[in-house]
Amino acid sequence: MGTSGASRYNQDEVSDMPELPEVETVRRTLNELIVGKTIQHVQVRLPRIIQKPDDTVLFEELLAGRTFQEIDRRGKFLRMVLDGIILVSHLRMEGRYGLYEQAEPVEPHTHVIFRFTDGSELRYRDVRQFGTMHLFAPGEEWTSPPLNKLGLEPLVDSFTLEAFRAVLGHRSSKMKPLLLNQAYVTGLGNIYVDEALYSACIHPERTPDSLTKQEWQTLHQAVVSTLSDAVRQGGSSIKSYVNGQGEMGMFQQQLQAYGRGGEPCKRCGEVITKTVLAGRGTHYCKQCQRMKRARKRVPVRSKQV
DNA sequence: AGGGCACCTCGGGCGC
DNA sequence: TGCGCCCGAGGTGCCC
Repeated sequence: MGTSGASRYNQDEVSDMPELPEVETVRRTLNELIVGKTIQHVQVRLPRIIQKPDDTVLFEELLAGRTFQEIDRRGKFLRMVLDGIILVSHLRMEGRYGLYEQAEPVEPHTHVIFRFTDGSELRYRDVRQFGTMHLFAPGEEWTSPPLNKLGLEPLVDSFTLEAFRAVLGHRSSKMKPLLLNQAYVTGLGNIYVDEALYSACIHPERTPDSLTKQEWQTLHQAVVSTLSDAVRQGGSSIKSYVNGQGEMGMFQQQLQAYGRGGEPCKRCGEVITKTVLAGRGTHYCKQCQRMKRARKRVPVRSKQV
């Protein structure tokens, strides 16, 4: 990977493969870049990005004249607080924000432009067009989709081992799809689920009833430490992730499992397995992350491997 | 309930 | 060697 993949990027451009750490990095950057700026005019160039209100002209009108006060985050969603209105934004796969001068040429895949009264512009670009924006009256955002469906926020004090087990422990799915489900724990995506399971030495196809108390504790800690380490490093950079200061996210250099299929496990040297699980590329070490059946009672004969 | 697909585009890899 | 096609990448919503 290294620098070879980062073909071309704006110095003030934010995001790539956004999971919680990347969104958190974007949040911090936007807090520095746009808080205090007043919107003069909004231009929606791709209506499908705007999920609420239905009328994109109304979206533009509702934001004109407002000032960004604070950028917050819930899971992978940015919650942008303006005076009298809330903008909820999800970057999905490749959404990114960048601050530009009005005179700068509009780059391809620019779908929403927020022009400020000081002549600068916040531009939303999204090659895949998967990202979403919702507008809410203050307070309404918490009781409406998409924020009202989100589960535990993993990097806050209330994300305890007990809360983690309470929300997942009784379920029958495999651990990977459970951890990807934003209704239970929010913020983990494909990269950090693989990393957390690797860190905790838990096979992605294990089910909750097979985890020991010790494994729950290890996994809980792995989720927290994997995400917080990545936040500390400014997120991962699979392609060209750049934060507002123009620095590459550095966490990708620390990925132990994701994207390492066929390469040796850094713990034991076994070749990292790459499979598809729940429709997602899944990376694990079959030596460190053994499949175990549910704890019932182990038949005497099954000494097995 | 859980799996599979649609959404969307680009780039890489492979075949001719 | 070059061009063109196909598929994989993944967060989420929806359908079966």
